[in-house]
Amino acid sequence: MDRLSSYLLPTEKEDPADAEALSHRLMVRAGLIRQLGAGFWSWMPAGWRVHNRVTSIIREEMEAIGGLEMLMPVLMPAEPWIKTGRHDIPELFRLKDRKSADLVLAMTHEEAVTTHAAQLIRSYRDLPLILWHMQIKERDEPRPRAGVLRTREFIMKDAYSFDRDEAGLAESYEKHVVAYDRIFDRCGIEWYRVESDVGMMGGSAAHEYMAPCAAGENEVALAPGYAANVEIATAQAQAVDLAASSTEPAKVATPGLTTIEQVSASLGLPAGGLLKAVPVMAGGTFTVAVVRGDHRLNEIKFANAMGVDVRQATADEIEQNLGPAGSIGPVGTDVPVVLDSAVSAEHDYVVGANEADTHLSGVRPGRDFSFTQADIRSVEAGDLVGGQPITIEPAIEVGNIFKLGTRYSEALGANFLDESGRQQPIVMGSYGIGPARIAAAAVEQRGSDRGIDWPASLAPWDVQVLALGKSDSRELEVATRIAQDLQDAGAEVLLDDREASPGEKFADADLVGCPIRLTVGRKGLEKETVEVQVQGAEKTDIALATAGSEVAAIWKSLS
RNA sequence: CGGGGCGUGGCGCAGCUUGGUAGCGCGCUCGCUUUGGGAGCGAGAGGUCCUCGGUUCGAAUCCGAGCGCCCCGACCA
Repeated sequence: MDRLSSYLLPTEKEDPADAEALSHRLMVRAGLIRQLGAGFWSWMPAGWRVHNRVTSIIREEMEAIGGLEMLMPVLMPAEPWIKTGRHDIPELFRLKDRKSADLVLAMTHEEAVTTHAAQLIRSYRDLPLILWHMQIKERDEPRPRAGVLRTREFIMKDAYSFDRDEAGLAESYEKHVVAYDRIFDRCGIEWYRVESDVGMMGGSAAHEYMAPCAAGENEVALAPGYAANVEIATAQAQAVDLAASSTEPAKVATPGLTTIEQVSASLGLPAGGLLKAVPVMAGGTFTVAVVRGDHRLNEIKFANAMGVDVRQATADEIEQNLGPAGSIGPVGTDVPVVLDSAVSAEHDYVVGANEADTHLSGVRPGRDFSFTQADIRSVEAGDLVGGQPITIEPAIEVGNIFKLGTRYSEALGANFLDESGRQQPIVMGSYGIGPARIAAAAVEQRGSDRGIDWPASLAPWDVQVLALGKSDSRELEVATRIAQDLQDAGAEVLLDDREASPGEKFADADLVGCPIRLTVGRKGLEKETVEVQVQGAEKTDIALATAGSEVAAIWKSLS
């Protein structure tokens, strides 16, 4: 049992001055976390209890799928990072020791675990294997934000699977799907498993676990039976009324009109009747990506579809290859054009003429310019998947699972001998979870201005017992006895035994947000009752004599 | 990296325009009263006004440089 009179729970009446996100404000106000610098956060005692509850759930489920817990260092030699080509990632903290040896602070542990695998795994008989640990990660983030949502140092559960082939990897991957589904369910947060980008470095499949909430940094596209990160989501575009057919393009004067909105308003056309030409450098080649005027280019989908790295072209590169920005287009140029799949080759569009203050109308893809077609746009809310409109929601990434393949095992020489004595690279997967983000997501999803409303499985304590009245009063004596009964029944209990006014105790209890609150006050004691408030339910009075066992029963029914 | 904002007791803020004794609320300490929704009265403690440099008789205030923090965007293996 924890007694508030001798605990450190630094609650605040007011929001921290610079906090915006709900979870940031509430976790500070409830005395759970404190900041040490940009992206550096300490967990105060009550907050650490929450973190520990999350990690306990993760540990149980990782053990349930046969994962072996270990611990690898944060500070490590740079060499394996050089070998895997990740030593130059801007987010990686690099440093030297007193002998000038190159070291790094690990931002994840593929390099470390694969180095061990290379030493220790010899035979197919050693496989499959799942190794994991709960360890600090260091990342030099360009912009830490929103309390513990994006920090430069954080604890991550990262697991790595080792298999002899793709079929084995598929099994290990599926085990993690099962474990992760259970972890996020048990943590009591709302979540989606979404398809996600595998990145330029390969890998055959990846999913992210996303917790929807206002402070989310990612966007997920959702429809019945469909969930994907907007980075890779694909859907059927909404129809648009298109211009009547023409025989050839015609110049249209558009003085001073450079945006899609201006041009479409001026011509009385829907934005979808225009084509937007986005100049990019694709694998070093100047290329024009063309999407409908009401759509946006998705650089990740473009890169995945074309199999090259992509970035926006600079003003100089545009000027050099096409003409003035603001009215660029695909007609009459020999620059390669990638046309989005939502653009019809059967209809006419308005495009920039590569000439100042001029557009072309009646332009038909194929007839008037040649192109490669691919799905390169970001989906929009209302687009269809399986005939159902999608919605787009912000979400926090709380976990991810990734089929790595042999990228790391090949780079670091992690091989095994198969039955025929042939050396093969180990097929790997990696699987991460951010416990701090789970806690923050729970606060985002269930918090209010008044305080946090923890899921029963994550609350810092199961029951908070408020002893109103003075410290030598019968209230405290009774409250202490009930708190002891509850603890004996297995509950984790916080007893507010401070010399403080009732209002202050209620306000702090609201902030901390335990699933059960028990109030022992004079009003109740006169009737030989105490007041119980279960999260989301009305207050009720229960008999003093049986309070301990009754509340214990309620507590058990919650978990 | 681009844009915007902010740095004054533990927390939230005013003061800066127009230079002249550093203030308010909360919190904290002590005493008395009070105890079912952040109590009342009284007495106190606590500040290199982010740092450095400049202007000035005199700088929280004006000027310059730097540092730190927040928000938006870009980025995020």
